[in-house]
Amino acid sequence: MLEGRWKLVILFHLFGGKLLRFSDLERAIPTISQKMLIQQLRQMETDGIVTRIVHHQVPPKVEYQLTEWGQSLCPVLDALLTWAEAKP
Amino acid sequence: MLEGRWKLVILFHLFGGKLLRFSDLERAIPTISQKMLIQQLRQMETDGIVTRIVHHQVPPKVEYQLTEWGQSLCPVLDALLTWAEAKP
DNA sequence: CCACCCGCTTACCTTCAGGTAAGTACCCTA
DNA sequence: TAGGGTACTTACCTGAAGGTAAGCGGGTGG
Repeated sequence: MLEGRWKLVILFHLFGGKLLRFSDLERAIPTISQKMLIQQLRQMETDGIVTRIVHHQVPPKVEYQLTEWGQSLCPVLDALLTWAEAKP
Repeated sequence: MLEGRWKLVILFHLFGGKLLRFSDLERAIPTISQKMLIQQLRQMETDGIVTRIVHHQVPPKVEYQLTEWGQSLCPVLDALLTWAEAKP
């Protein structure tokens, strides 16, 4: 569920309860393609990690946010980072 | 460092300070190919996660073991599992 | 003298994640 | 009427991850 080049990168941008638009994420991760960005976001949505909030406007506005469960990943990944930094 | 189909599977078999031979791992993970098994073990060795212990005998005997740092991954991955099981 | 054991190594092939580029729908503004 | 902003969607292509199968080295049991 967390595999692939992009999932963790996206997650890190959403941690802290941030509410980001599609274009915000595009700008925050300039090296990702639009295709990969939605693909990963959609997968994480069906996995219950993020929430999609659609505002019916023109031009369109869609925001993404971590679910509570998604947020609870934060300390775990933090522990992983700590582990990685402890490399002898 | 932990990506790919096999790294985590191998790790879980080595947790608990277990000392396993190449053939032990092969039997423990019947769906892995020999090629992938050494490839991943070697990578984890250069990453400092596992230790290779070669006994100069015939037939050859090589054992694998987690380094201390590798062992310290155990509680972290445990936390990940706990998170995954908490899926609503 | 042959076959076998174990831990690889090599060559070759298939599959799929991910990249690129272009297009769509919708309304708004100039 | 033309162009732009936003969030996608689609078609096509490439490289790398991983699978399969066969071979090697060298001592040992039959």
